[in-house]
Amino acid sequence: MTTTTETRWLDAEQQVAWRAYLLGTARLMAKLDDDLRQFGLGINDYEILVRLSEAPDRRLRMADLADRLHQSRSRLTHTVGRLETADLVRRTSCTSDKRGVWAELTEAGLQLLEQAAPYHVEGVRENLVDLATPEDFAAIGRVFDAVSEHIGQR
Amino acid sequence: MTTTTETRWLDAEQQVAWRAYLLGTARLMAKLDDDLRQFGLGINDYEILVRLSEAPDRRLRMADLADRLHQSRSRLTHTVGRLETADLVRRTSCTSDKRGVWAELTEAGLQLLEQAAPYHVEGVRENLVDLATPEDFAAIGRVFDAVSEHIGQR
DNA sequence: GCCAAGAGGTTGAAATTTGAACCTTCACGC
DNA sequence: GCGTGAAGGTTCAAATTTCAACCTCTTGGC
Repeated sequence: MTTTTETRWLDAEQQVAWRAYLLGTARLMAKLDDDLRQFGLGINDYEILVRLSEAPDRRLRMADLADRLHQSRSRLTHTVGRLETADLVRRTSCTSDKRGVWAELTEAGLQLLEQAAPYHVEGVRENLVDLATPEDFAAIGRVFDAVSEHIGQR
Repeated sequence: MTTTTETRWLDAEQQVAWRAYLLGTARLMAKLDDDLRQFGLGINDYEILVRLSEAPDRRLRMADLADRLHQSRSRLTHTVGRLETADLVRRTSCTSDKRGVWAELTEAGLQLLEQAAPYHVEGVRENLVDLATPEDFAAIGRVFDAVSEHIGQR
């Protein structure tokens, strides 16, 4: 007898649900991304602008932003670099912590966001929220909240 | 009065759920990806191998495979190219349709998959399935099934 | 049969992401 | 004060993904 524990495979239903999640998520993200393209943004750029717009003074430290989006600092540096070139975000060095850098939403960034937001939200509704019962959608919130919690940062 | 329709923003709860989904999915995928790295695979490679392993004769047409994973044909060509270099997959031209190409799981590919699968499934359980009640997990299946259905292929 | 439109795939270059190495600056213990 | 280890960011190169252009072969109409 081996000492390995028997694998707890997913049962048929779980398997189907897991696959549905994978495929559905892939299609959903691709769709939202496509829809945003008309504003010259990807969903990733969009989320960055949203986070900044909600922050005090419309700015956030790079590391903070990276954590909220679960991105590597490196990736964020590159992306913000592009957003800066497009004049949607501005970087300023943090006075209290000389290592730090603030990413701040520009006026142009805010305006573009305000243009794109209604359209994007409509997409989220049409392709996800409105397809679920309120209970089912709440379940998604609960589960992925637990997932985030369980996995923790980085 | 403008003619634009009032935007139906997400309410506070929906907003929270949507964010949880975004962050949770990001963390989950990153985690599963990391865990698979020890086998030299990413979750994307893994899914390809799984699909092939389940297909008759352990092979699938490239276009078919691309659709199931919701990937561009181009991306799949590149990825399969790498898997082929690693001798996990083999490509043969389809006799009935001369345009077509079969991607077929090699013996080595099957063995690697059989090694990785228990570990991967355990990760899916620990970081998702076991964190949800059966009802909540079923809800996820229902919703994303509807999402896939709604968005349709490509 | 012949042709046009389109499906199935690949290619190569450009864009994005990853990963490790590398600065600066902080925080702390001594 | 002085190191030392860690945090915050950036950089460069390698790996991956995207995008458009381009073949080959199939289909369907005439």
